[in-house]
Amino acid sequence: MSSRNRPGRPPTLEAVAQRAGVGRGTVSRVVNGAPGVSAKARAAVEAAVAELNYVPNPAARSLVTSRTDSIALVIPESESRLASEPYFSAVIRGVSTELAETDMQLLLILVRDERELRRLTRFVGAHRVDGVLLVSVRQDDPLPALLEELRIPTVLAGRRTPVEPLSHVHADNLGGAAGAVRHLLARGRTAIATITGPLDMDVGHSRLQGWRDAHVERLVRPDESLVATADFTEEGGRAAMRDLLGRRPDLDAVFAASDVMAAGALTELREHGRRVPEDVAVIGFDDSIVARHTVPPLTSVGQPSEDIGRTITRLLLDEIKDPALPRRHLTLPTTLTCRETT
Amino acid sequence: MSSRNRPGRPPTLEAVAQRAGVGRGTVSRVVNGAPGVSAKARAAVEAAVAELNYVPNPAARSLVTSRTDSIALVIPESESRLASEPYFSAVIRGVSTELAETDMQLLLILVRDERELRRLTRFVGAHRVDGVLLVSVRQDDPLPALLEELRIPTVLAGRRTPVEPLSHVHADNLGGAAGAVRHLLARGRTAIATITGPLDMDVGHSRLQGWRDAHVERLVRPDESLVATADFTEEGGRAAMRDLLGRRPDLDAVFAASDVMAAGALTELREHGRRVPEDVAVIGFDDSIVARHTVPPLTSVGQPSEDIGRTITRLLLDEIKDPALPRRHLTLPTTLTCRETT
DNA sequence: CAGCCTATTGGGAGCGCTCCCAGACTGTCT
DNA sequence: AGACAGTCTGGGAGCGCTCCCAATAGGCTG
Repeated sequence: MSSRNRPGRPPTLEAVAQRAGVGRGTVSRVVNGAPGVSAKARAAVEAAVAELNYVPNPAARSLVTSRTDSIALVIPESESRLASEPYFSAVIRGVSTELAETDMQLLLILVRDERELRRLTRFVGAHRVDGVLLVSVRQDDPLPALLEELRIPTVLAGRRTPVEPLSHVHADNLGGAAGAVRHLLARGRTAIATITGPLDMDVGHSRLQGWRDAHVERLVRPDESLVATADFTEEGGRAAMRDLLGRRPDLDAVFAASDVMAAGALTELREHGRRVPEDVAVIGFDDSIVARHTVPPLTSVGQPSEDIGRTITRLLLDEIKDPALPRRHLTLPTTLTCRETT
Repeated sequence: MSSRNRPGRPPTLEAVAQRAGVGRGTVSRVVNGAPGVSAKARAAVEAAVAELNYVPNPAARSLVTSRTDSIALVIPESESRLASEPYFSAVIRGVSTELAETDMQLLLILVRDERELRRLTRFVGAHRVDGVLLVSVRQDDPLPALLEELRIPTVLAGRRTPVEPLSHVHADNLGGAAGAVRHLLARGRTAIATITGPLDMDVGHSRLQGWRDAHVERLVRPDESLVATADFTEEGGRAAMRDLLGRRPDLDAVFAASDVMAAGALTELREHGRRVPEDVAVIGFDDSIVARHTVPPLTSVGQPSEDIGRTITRLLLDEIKDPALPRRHLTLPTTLTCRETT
């Protein structure tokens, strides 16, 4: 009578125990794969679970374990980017793939303004996730510090500065950029301009540094009049190109820190009557779908975005399992894909 | 002594009650904005909440209310698409925007294979979400039926067939396609081919139907030799174009059911020496970033993807609030953006 | 001033689970 | 045979919250 099959409500641990003729403890042990259960008891429980179609109530479990079995992927981005950046989609795919191996769930949180930031703070403060993945952080982003303070495991995709203390995974932006510029240099280009991303982001900064390094290797002093800063948008890339063309009409190559900006640059070059690649060679960064569709198709530095997603997830799961783990920093290689703009 | 400030653990309702000198019930009422609390008590509680930095434990709440305050966005897609389709990103943005108004959270679930489907089933069976948003369903998708059986509020973005019983929101695919074809007809094109999406998806089917309807309006019998089916990928679009060109070398226009396929078609046309738009006019669908970057820039039918995301969210929240609500079906308008391929 | 109603309040019960400990039951060793 | 170590087992306690009801405090009426 006490634990009758309650109509309309899912079966509980208790019900399974009763059905299997064992105690709650035993059922719990079986369900959680804990050791110390006889084969007979295990079989009985498994049968009862199957018959009743029992699924543990996560809220009840969470209440006592204070785990949530979910992590958050936080994307702090101004409106525009998630739309255009295949990078985020790829990272999401990677995270999801890795998570599919576990029984953790993924919460997606877009933080676009002050209000959404407060919402996130509350959310994390309420311990609704076991860990946080932070994608695309800026130098002055308040989030990492906040998360550290809340002592919640956090892994970044990308880093704030070259000396990022938090665990993070990032593409070899510096090496990738340097490789692109070397490639241009090797093809005899001499006035190689660069369109950078925002310099308050490490990606922006590092890719510019790669451009510099490749020059320095050749004992050429990088000429800052060949540098224009933009914001990873197409329009920004276009404006930067216009700017560069005005300043340095003699330029014969451009390395853009993203495909989208490169696409903008391409448009501008065309309007100025410069032929690509004859007059000006162009290289982008990301090797995204955009690169394949420009005319001519864009040579681009690819980063292993999906792999970044997978890797940050793995690091985070490790840190959740053992918060005392030392922070880890991984750099993933980039690859240059030559198409027709060089 | 009984409820001392427990070091390292977040404050509980009980602690707040003690601090404010009221009972648990009162604190609960204040925190949940329930009526029937005196101004004085409310103020005392609010002060205590602020002092202790109290945040309710969602697991405990969920255990008793059996609500989770979160919804799932399920994207059943084969590997390739999430990468290339800005559509999904836009929908996600819309959902997120709408959710930001509430204190609901968004779970993102990618279902790419049988295993992930089982995982989702378990997950929904465990009542880990209050509702499900289902994007891009195929006719034979087992998910909608499953969700209906589990009696969990569900809203679809897109529909399975024109007589979809579940609540859903979709773009006016038929009207948009018909509009595109009319536009082509109006410009004097006479042999208008179409590259369709998979015909087991309503989007594929409806856009083809629009192509047919526009012909029928003009009392022209749609000629099926002008129809080629592809799979929304670039390569597929390209192959379909090749096919069409072989079958109907006289074609003078192509309506493709997605920008990505149109991009593939464009490449193929170029390789066959057809000039666009002089020899062959081309229209795509989605009006995505790809459309702006093809050469020449692609005329395309835009769908309000972000708005779709917002709308499905609103419908779902309503249905969660009142599951007895009748199912609703909304069609959102498309817009034709003319660029240089027509 | 008694009597009755309403607005507010406190706190018991219970949501479904894990944790843990005491007890039962084996088998082995002396 | 008795003691002991190990293996399994059941179930009490408690996680932090909401729900609800009985109790209290005012306020109003006659």
